Amino acid sequence: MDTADQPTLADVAERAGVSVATASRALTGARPVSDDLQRKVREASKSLGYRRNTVASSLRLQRTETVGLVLPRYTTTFLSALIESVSDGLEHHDMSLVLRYSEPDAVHDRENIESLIGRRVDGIIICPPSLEVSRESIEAAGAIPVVQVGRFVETDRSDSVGLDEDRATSMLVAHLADRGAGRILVVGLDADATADVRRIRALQATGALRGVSVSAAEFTGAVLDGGIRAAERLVSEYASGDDGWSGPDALVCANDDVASGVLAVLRMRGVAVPGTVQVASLLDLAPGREDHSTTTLRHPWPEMGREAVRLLIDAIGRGSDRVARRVSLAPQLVPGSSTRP
Amino acid sequence: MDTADQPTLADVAERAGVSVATASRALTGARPVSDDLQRKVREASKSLGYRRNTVASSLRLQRTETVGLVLPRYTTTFLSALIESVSDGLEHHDMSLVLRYSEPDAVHDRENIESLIGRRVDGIIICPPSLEVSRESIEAAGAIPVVQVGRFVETDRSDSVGLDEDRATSMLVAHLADRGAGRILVVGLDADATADVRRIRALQATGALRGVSVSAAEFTGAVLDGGIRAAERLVSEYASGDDGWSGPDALVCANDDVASGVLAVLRMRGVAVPGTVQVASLLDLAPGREDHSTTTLRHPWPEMGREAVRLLIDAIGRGSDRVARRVSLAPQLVPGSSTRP
DNA sequence: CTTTTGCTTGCAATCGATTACCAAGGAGTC
DNA sequence: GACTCCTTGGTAATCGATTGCAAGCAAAAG
Repeated sequence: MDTADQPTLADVAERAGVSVATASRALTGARPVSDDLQRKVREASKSLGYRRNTVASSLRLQRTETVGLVLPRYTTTFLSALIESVSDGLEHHDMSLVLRYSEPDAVHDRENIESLIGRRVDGIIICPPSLEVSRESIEAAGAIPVVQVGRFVETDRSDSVGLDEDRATSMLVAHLADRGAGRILVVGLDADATADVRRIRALQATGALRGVSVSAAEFTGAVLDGGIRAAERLVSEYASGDDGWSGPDALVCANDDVASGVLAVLRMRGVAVPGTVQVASLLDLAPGREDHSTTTLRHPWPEMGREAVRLLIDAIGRGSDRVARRVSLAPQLVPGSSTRP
Repeated sequence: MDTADQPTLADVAERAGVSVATASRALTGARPVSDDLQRKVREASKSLGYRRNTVASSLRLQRTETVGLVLPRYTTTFLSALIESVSDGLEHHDMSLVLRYSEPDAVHDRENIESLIGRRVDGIIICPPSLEVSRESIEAAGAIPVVQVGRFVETDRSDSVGLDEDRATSMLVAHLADRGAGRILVVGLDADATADVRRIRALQATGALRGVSVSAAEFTGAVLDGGIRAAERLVSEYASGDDGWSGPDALVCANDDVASGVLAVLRMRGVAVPGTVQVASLLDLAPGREDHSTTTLRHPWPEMGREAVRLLIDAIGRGSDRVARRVSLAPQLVPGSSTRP
């Protein structure tokens, strides 16, 4: 039984013939210790295979060197890039990552935060599962710094890292306009959802500057099937006889899945892409897969993770006198064969 | 300052007019407390917004309700399914997940384990980054239960969950044989790597039962380019003039990437798939994307995660008197358009 | 030679929750 | 009525590391 337990600092101290205080100081370097004892303690520590008990240390120091990361469960694919970069960033600061998935319901979301607070994490990075639900969860964190990533809930307590939406939309519109597009139709954005409305407005604003008209198709869902349905309607409405096309000359899809559906239908129905219609996507769902069949915007998840960690570490160090900061990062445009070269 | 700190059990006890012992008992239910005091303590707790300090509790109980998950960094795509299912399983037991990525080098791997031990996690789930490196890391865990998942390092200390390789290979060979394949060529497996040799052997063994010959192509790498190179060689060797084909009538690729490369080349060179040659993959790299262009084996990552948690929780409860257990799960065959219907 | 300064080292308190142990009071038994 | 048994509450020790305070000792200053 005795051998199974991890050795404690007291064991090390006894073996080295010093007090626990000295042993602690020798190992942490909190205060100087004579070379002789320093060496003895180190040797004792090594020979016993001593490992500092982080739990006890955390209790005393009121600091756990742990950060909670709360992510929504859906769209897991591209969040793994975020997890990795956050993990890397934290490792760089000798901190650990406690991961938790959230559902878009208030109770579960709140429980996640409560549990992390109970663990006394030093900070929290959260991608709010829903724009309505998370505000009070975030505020419940109280003195614990919170950084939101990917999405925003308005709060004056927390920093946030997100996509530069304006830049994203303008990059895409410019890309299409440069390639001759004059009428853009948006597919897969919901004109009844706040965030989507903002995106549509941004697309229109940029379009106006370039003399491009931008309108939104009726919302049929931001998934593959939605793209298929939307494209079917387009074809039946605008394709006249053979090769005639009186519809928009560019389609901006909410994401790659929608774009895939759209592309499949257009090709099947003989509408030339990118000859007659160009297609692009606002969100790369599968970064890492070098596909290039669709021109798309790659969200800077790794950079967002790094930035979130930077903000959080900074906020932890700074204490409570802080102003909410907001960092926006530009996406990367990945040209594909669905727009002209 | 005082309001910023979390309230402690002592605060609750004072407010309720009882001792901390009673407050603790009322909240944990460790021992019965009279209804009157029970109510008072609960009210005090709620009105103060008390949250048990898990750090202090862990120190006293010698149990952190935390599990470490160590994953290799590469091939992130399909590990996210594992992370999710492990997370779910643990949440079900009110345990937290500490995530850590490993590199295939011994020092880093060891540090990960040491750090988790320092945090006094109750158990560890690990996907060994390399078959050579991780053994002593795992053994360093000592009394802390370890479950390996996805890959195995021989140890008598740890349970493991993995793919039922024999079943996997036989499912695939049977699928091809049922569809008329008589000569199977394996692409993307390395005849110099132990694990791959075992797979090739298993394929051959199953083939023998069905009267199918199985041989392995020279190793050109288990990536897209490797598939391309392998297919180019095949075509130049076996395609005679137009439509003649004297090569194998089925290709088993190490994974979807290899298969994609193979398919691209075969189609470009006019070899009919699945008419002349059928193609299948041993490993679905992007589960969740419903592609169906390639017949593939989907590894049961969610189930593996669940099983790993089950084994670990069991091992934690059981203490040290345990025998290494090994659970093998069958993959799921997902038919695609690269083999005959 | 004495006093002061400076550096090490040890003692004991501390972080917050849990629990072994003790004491008091009530119920039940002979 | 005296005794035991059971329930409930409090006191204080405990988990393991860190650190304020003070003591001890040597070198430097007077």
